[in-house]
Amino acid sequence: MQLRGVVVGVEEPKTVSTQYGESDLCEVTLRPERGAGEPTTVTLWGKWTETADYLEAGMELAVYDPDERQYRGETQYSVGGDSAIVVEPDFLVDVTDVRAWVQCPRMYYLRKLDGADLAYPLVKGTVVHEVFGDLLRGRDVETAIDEQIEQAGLDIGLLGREADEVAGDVRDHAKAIEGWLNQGTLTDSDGAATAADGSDRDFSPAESDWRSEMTLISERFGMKGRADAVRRGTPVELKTGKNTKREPRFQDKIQATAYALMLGERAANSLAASDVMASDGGAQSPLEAAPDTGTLLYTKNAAVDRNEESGDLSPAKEFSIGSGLLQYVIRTRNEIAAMEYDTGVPTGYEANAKCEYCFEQDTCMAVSGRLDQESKAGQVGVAIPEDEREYFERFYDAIEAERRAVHREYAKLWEQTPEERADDDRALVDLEPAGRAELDGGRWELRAKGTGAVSKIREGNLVLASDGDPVTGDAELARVERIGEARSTSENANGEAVSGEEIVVTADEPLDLRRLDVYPSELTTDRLQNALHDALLTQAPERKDVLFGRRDPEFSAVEETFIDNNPAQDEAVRLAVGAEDFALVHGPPGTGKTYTLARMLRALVERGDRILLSAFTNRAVDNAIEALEEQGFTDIVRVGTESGVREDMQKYRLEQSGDPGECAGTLRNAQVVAATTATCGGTALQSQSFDVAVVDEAGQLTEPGTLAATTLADRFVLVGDHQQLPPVVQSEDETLSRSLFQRLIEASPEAGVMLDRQYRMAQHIQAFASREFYDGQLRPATGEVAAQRIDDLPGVSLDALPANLRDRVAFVDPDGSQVGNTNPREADAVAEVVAAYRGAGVPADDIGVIAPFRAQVAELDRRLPDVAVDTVDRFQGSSKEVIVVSFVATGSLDGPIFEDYRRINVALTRAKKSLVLVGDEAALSADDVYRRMVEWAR
DNA sequence: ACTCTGCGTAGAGGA
Repeated sequence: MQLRGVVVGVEEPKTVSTQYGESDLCEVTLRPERGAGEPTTVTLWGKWTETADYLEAGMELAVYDPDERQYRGETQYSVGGDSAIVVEPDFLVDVTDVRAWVQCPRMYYLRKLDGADLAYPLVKGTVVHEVFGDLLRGRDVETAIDEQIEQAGLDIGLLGREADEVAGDVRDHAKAIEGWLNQGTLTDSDGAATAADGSDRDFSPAESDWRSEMTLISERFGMKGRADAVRRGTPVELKTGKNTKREPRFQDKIQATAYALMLGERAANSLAASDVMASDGGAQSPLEAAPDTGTLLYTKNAAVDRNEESGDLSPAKEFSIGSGLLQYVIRTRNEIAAMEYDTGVPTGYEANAKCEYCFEQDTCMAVSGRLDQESKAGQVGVAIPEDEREYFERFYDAIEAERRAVHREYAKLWEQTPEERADDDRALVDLEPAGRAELDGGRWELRAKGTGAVSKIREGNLVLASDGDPVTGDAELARVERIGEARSTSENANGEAVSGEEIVVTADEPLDLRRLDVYPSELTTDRLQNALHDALLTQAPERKDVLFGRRDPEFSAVEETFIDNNPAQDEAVRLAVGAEDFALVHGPPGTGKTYTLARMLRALVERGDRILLSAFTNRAVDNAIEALEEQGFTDIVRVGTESGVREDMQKYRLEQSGDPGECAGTLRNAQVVAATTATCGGTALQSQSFDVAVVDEAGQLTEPGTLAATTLADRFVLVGDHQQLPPVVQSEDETLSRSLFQRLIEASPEAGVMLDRQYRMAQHIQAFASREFYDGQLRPATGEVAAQRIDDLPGVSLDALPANLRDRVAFVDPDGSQVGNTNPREADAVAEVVAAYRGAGVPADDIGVIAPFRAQVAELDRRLPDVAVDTVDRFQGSSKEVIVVSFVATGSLDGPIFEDYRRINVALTRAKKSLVLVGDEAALSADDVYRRMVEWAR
């Protein structure tokens, strides 16, 4: 039984006498979510009354298993015993955040601001955890240690440590783990075979039901996290610190209890799903189904000197998990969710933390000093200016709003009804398992046959792979290796030929692949908070002056000529080279922006500068490297994941595993380091500093995203075009959707230069964009560029084209009709246009098809398997000789996708020689800009 | 109402 609704009122808690003695109660009024109308009263008893301290009208509340009672014809609910309430259940709290909060609420806040530090205990702890996982998988301890240290090579090297030294440290911990595991095996009653033959053989995980690194996501409690290990349904947490007390640390117990709570939910769900339990009639609540013990394994205990330490030195400490502890975890989780509801800032007074013993005391005081926040530890230092504080708060709130949007994505994981699935493009469901294979290194390749449904899941994405139910079933994080047409030779596990869409993923554990879900990650939001913190709280005031308009950016004169035949490009390089603070290069489509960037980078390198080259996407970073390569410069280190970096750029990629000294040395000695802005916010690059940061496609970046790169350098150059697509963000307001590039170019036009000659489009094709978006300033670089025509291509004959497609720009109205986000008839017409160009001798490779919606892209893709078909957004950055645009909309132009005119600019400026617009004239004419576009094209 | 890329996923410890 569960209730869910919005809080409309919270009464003052009071104490009443009951048959059991004095008791606290608090009444909460809820407006039920689904229509039911009449508000419901819920009475909270005992400790649940604490909720009244932070519960507010407007918050969403879920009530599980309340006691029901009829009173004067009205149903009343009360919460106590095994019932529970969850505040803002859509907000998913991390288990480690619950852990931090019970230490001190301020620690929870500080973790969000400044999370990318590199520290030896953390790196060592990570290695020990990985070794623990390997031991559970039955691997040899020495092999595991060597391999995991190699994996952490870069981090270890950046910390200035040697592999041998770390191996020594890790070995002590590993032995403790091994000893404990073996002891467990020998004493287990069901490990009789081991005990009976009396042999002292090593731990074998197959003999007991262990599971390592279990990802848990709880819909019911609004929590997520990953347990180190689960042994017979009970949580086991590994801690590489020391604890000589008899009891585990409180926050460690809380962490393990949070996993226990989510394991209880899973157990209750699977019991409810099984027929056995249903016939018994008595379903168990998650609190009842939760394991009643947890284990903390303090591995450092085994390594301490027994002569110097007193106390309990056994590494493993068991504790019992009762309903009180489980409910405490829920209440703590609720406090966090409630604070996030109105993006408050914790002061530390909420808890009984003793600041003088806190490791974060200095950071805590510094942050509260810089931001003039109230905190229990007090303030130190001088506050940043008020306008910076306002900026900080505005962006902090905007980033947290993005985080909530990520959380809403999780809700899709538990949508199970067919109707919900039907319009859910975040999942691929009803897959048919088609085999599995173990790969080197213990990972698995899983295959399935897809239904061909449209989804946002793409190759290279991180997804949740499951047996059909990502929340309660068997689920593993996986990487999508392939989604596409099966090769005719492929077979499934039974040797049967597989036809249709073939799906291949890799994961740590095998499972029957029946469903893939997008795995929402908060990583970007974490990195943005980090960048915001570093830029505002740790940068020197002088560096921030130009960002906050307290000073104009300065330039020193540069006389040198860098580019002979293009004054604007040459000016851009001189501006960048002479910039004391920053320079802005505005590069409309086809203006040689990337070429200029590469030339600029070389000029800076020649002056001895160390450079960070960055952009939002891997594609943009690799394109920039390609331009450098074309100019003969290859002294580059590319930092990024293997799956993110383009195949031909892998040779520049920094190997993060290997000898620590070598890994760190390669990065430290690199003159040019290239990485996405997200990677710039990570630990590896946080350890580096640069003279200049050069950021490409800066119009696509949020302000904090840009700052992630620029804060690492003394000066910066932003290259981009704010008339093309802005950053993709969930929130509607301008805070994040406006780029720093745009703000600065408007505030300091003198610091920018616009590249005005384009080398891509024929005169007629560029005319509309030039007029609408670039004040008529954009023009063809040469007469040849202006006059190019489709029959310039070898073997192409203009006469072979239908009359209406012979002009450089054409408009076709196929009289189709929009169905959802597709227009099948329009797709047919697009296919006919493409066929006409093919028939006239244009190679398929020279043709691109663009549509605003992904659904229409799929529709077109089916008809045009040989041609590049994609969304406007994904086509940005590339071009084709012939571009056909499908507008889809009929009747009217309603929809957010059509509101941003910059999307038209991108779509129309991809074409070099021929551009064909296919759409409904009536719909397009309803809007002034689109109407002018049709008039121009016709 | 749409568009969608990132990131070793989250958590790793100090006393």
